[in-house]
Amino acid sequence: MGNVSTKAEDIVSCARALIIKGGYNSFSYADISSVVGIRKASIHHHFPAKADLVRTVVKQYREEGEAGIAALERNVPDPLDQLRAYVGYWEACIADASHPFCVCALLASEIQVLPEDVALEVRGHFQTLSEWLTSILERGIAEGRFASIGTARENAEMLMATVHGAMLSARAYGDPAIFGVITKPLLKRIAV
Amino acid sequence: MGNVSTKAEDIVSCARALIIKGGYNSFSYADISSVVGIRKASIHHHFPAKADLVRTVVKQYREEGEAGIAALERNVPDPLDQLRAYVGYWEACIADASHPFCVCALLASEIQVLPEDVALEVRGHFQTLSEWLTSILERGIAEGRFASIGTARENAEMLMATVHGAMLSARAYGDPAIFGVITKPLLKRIAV
DNA sequence: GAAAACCTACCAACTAGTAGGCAGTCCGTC
DNA sequence: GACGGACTGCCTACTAGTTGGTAGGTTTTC
Repeated sequence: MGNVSTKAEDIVSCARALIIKGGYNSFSYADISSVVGIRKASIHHHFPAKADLVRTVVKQYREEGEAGIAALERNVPDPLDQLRAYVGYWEACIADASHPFCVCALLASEIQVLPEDVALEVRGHFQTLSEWLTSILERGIAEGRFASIGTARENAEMLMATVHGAMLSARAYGDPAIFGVITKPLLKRIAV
Repeated sequence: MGNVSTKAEDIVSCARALIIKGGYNSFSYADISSVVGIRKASIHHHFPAKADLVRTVVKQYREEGEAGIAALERNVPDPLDQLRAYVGYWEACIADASHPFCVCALLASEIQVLPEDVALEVRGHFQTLSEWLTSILERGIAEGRFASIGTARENAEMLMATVHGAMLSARAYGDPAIFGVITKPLLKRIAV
């Protein structure tokens, strides 16, 4: 069939969910074992060390993210609509609690205690995302659709930081709605 | 003397540093033991369970924060200067790496795997901080010093989220300067 | 002399990780 | 078409080290 997930895929997606819940040090192979229905040692067969597993999770997460960006670039011509799509994606994820935090944002907070190769992937995600947002803002400014206070790069970093901070606030308050409260005015300020 | 720190104080400040480094699950009593120069069991004498220790860390952190807020309310009359002092405080902490992340912001990201009483303290910090920022913005708007796009509360939540996100970006990039890059334009937008 | 602070010596449970075996599958050779 | 090796996925059983936490004794301090 091809749509039946393999154990390795199950392990990765379970690990992703556990990372989103509480970060690198909050879960163990035993946790995955009981959820996926596989022995601990079998997880080691697929991912010899925990760092291997988490690196795989982050790599896959980045690939999916970049595929999402590419799709937006293809299907959504307007830069403001692209930003709305990006923010709206997270708003939906937080609202339905399916995936209520960015894997890399969570791992970034723990970056000082992460295996080095995982940390590099996390940093890479921040760079990729910031570059994409910068390119949107540059285009929006060039087209006269966005306010041009400050450089595109500065605004992109601010936008990304605010979205991450809004995720954090939603989590701290235990209230998904706060994400929208923070991000809606944000987009309004960017558009002319 | 009174200025010689007690072991209990040492334990709390060591735990605080370790939490800032990587969160609740990234450190153990053994880590504190080796840094402070006390046996593991003696830490349990002062703080029977890890949750007690971390709750103490967060409570103390909040008290210090509220003392800082009170001092600003006393000594800094201008609302924009108060915001500058708040943001500037964190900029300095991040630049000299002495204290490069908000304890409660870090714990908030792990809130789903935190003991409940610790989680409540963390949430309390977000509320306190948000209320203070809201009051500053209300005053600034009333005095005609701040732009009044959106409510004070919305802007306060956005400001807090952006500061937290900026901490995260500084950490992810491994570059303290990014905090200033993000927060400087932020304050400029708030002032008329 | 009592209380607080600190110690040694434990514990059970859990951590990531390893060794080695077994069933099924793919694939080339006879 | 049968056979055998190589490989894959998963297993049981184990390891050494770490986790948070406890029991009970000794030292220090007021």
